[in-house]
Amino acid sequence: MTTEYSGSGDPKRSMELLWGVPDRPRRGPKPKLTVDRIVRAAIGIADAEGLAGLSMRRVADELGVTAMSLYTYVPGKAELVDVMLDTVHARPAEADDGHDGHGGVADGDGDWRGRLERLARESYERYRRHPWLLQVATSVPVLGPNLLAKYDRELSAVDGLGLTEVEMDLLVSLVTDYVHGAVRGAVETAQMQRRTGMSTEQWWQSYEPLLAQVFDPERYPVAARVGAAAGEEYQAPYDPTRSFEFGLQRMLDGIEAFVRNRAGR
Amino acid sequence: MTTEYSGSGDPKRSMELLWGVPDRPRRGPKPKLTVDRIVRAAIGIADAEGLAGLSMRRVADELGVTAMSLYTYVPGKAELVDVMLDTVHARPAEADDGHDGHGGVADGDGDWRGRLERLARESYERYRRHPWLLQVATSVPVLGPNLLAKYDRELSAVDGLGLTEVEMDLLVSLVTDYVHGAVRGAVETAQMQRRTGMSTEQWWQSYEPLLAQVFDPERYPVAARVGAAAGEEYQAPYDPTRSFEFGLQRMLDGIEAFVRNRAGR
DNA sequence: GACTATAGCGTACGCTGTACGGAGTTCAAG
DNA sequence: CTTGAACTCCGTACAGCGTACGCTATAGTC
Repeated sequence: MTTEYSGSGDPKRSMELLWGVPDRPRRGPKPKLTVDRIVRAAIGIADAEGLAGLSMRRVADELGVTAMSLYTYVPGKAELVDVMLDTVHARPAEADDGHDGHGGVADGDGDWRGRLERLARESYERYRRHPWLLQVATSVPVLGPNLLAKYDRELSAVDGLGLTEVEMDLLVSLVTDYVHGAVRGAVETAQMQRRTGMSTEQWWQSYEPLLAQVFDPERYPVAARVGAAAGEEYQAPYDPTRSFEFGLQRMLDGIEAFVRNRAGR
Repeated sequence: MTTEYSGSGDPKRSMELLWGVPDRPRRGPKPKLTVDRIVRAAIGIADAEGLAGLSMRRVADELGVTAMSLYTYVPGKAELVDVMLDTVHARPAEADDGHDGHGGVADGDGDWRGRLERLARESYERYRRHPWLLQVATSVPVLGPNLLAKYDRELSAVDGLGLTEVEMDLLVSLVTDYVHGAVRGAVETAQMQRRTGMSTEQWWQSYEPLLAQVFDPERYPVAARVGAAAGEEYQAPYDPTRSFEFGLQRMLDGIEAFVRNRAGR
């Protein structure tokens, strides 16, 4: 039951953590841990149990130390979340041989629409893998290396189309904003299943009698009609990815109209 | 520092709370409070201090009772948040004389595009007024009267265009998803100002030396270019509403292409 | 007037993040 | 080789959280 705010820590210390201090002091006993191990353990816990399950004691347990030991490496929980945030935005590509694990498709390949699509899907997948990302309220931008790299990739996708820099930034914001909003539906249904152990249909069926007692079809005519139609249509389990893909195409259509219009001038 | 999940409580009890039980038992001492007063106090606190500042003890203080007294009216904090969620989605219109405070414009007026625009702006404004809405993770849909009414209004805006019910639902999801995503930027900058007491430019200026030490323009070529351009362009304080309006128009353009295409068949 | 359902609250438990101070370990300087 | 400083790790403690439990006072019913 916890939302975390990004960027609540000391900016200087956060930047050192995010970018890695070059030299570590040599005095004293050898550190048992590293910031990286702590961050990975924390991400694992958050992936499995959500942000609510993430506590300093829990992370420490995982690593075989006490909670207070973590404070040697990390100023506090807020900064830890900042680093977690940047870490999950690293691309698998950067760790190995240059292939990017996307079937050999490089960022620059294809037209701008294909590039934006690929980035949107990539982002969507990341949210699905790390649902706690939705709970991290970015009260301040986290300027880590991976997040900056992501921003750069996104801007590159719409570069060279004759747009101004401000327009490029606006388009990128549009895509990332949409993905963030759309992924909520997908994560919501997934979490409902995990939390309640029921499928979407089962859940609706258990709610139906409660809703029927209070729901007045005359007060919500259109909702009643659409709800009924949805109940018949979605015989197969509701697929939130379908909603995401539909909206993505509509949004790209809108962007396409804009780009064509600007190029024509 | 707290995220709340919606729908974590007992469904039956939550529904009773949301829709109001018709008869209250008459035995025992007269209740000092009502659910409504508790919810309003809680909303006030969350508006002013964020979800992090919202605690049962804090709400109780506000109302001159102890924390445990609240549990006579509300099963727990999760259900309280559910009711808060539904409550802020009530329209001012329903409380008074039938005018809706939007300059006499009724929901049905105008074309579908105008209707969707109006609903999107309305939603945007609500998020700005109640930023904690962004922190409430809807792990389960809250089926309160006001949220259902909102859904009905949104569906009505795209009704009668020759779309299937499923398509209508997809379009509505697209708009609400976008608004949710887009409003994050706006709330983010507003909260940064409130939390740090700095304007956006001041904040960036204080961060610049830190960033300059680690930022390699060759590694992030496009981001460097756009960042520089943004720094020059946005002499006036960065206006997130501009980003929202830009994206809204692009999205509506995309929807328009879809609607025209479907109508043509 | 007796009975009983209810409102309100005092206390307590387990959880959270983390401030503080001390113990043990390792390196650099004398 | 000894000493002192720097460093890691941890035990304890505190304030705050949601809320379970049980008691008391109140108000309506019989």
